[in-house]
Amino acid sequence: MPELPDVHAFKEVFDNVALHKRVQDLEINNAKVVQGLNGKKLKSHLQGKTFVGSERRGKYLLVTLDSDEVLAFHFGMTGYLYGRNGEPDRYRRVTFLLDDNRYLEYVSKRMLGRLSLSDSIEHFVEEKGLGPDALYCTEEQFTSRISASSNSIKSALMDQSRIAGLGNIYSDEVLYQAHLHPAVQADSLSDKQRKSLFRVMRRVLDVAIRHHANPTEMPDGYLLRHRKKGEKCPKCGGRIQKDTISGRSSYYCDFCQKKQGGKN
DNA sequence: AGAAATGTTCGGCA
DNA sequence: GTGCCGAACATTTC
Repeated sequence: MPELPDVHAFKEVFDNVALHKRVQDLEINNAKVVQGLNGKKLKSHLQGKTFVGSERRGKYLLVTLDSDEVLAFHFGMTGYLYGRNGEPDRYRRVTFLLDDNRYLEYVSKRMLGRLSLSDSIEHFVEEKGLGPDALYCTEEQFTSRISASSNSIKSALMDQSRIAGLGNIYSDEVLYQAHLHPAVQADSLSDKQRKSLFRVMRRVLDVAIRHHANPTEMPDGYLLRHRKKGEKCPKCGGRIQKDTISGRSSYYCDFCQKKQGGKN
């Protein structure tokens, strides 16, 4: 789940439940998700603090405290935020009790997500080596960073130090909508193709955000609704292929996504 | 039972 | 120094 559009949705949960609230108490349900310092220390840093701001950067949600420290949420492959409403989530790892007695749960099923503290957003971004956010970068930033990679376009799109926010699913989606084969070399794209890719990326992210990153609500012409080997391509009726490209499963349509001269 | 899964990090090797 | 690949991480789900 957690790529840029998912994290956008988690930010909305955070803003609704926790922004401008004070942390009354903190329950560490599994200290392994706390990075850099132990659970006790995180607790003492957060107790009594107020969440004064939140912003998304790539796949991270960065929350500013009234102490000016920044709490970074990262969601791994199976994480999300849950404004508790009834039963607690079975896989919650950190639970925030807010001053209005509501609970915000940080959930990470596979334990691959992490919470960490930094002294500023700038330091955090620098430490992680994050590139500009996929939604906020300019066309010039995008094209120059993408064309600087001799790797496949898919791995360039997934490289968080180039552009932050796309993961395996949305990079496949963007390439599908742009009619580009995931294995084409990033530095072999024409100027026209790069510009088109940039526009397609913004449109895909925008549509995903509008549908709360929920695949079942997205248009049928979206690959993520047909992300299965042998499934029918919604655009041409051909079969969806599955290949390993730069270490991850890539789904694409052999017919729509040509290695040479992508249409559009 | 075995494989695959939305992510990041790190060691090793060109 | 750079950049890429595979493995590791931990657990659930198909």
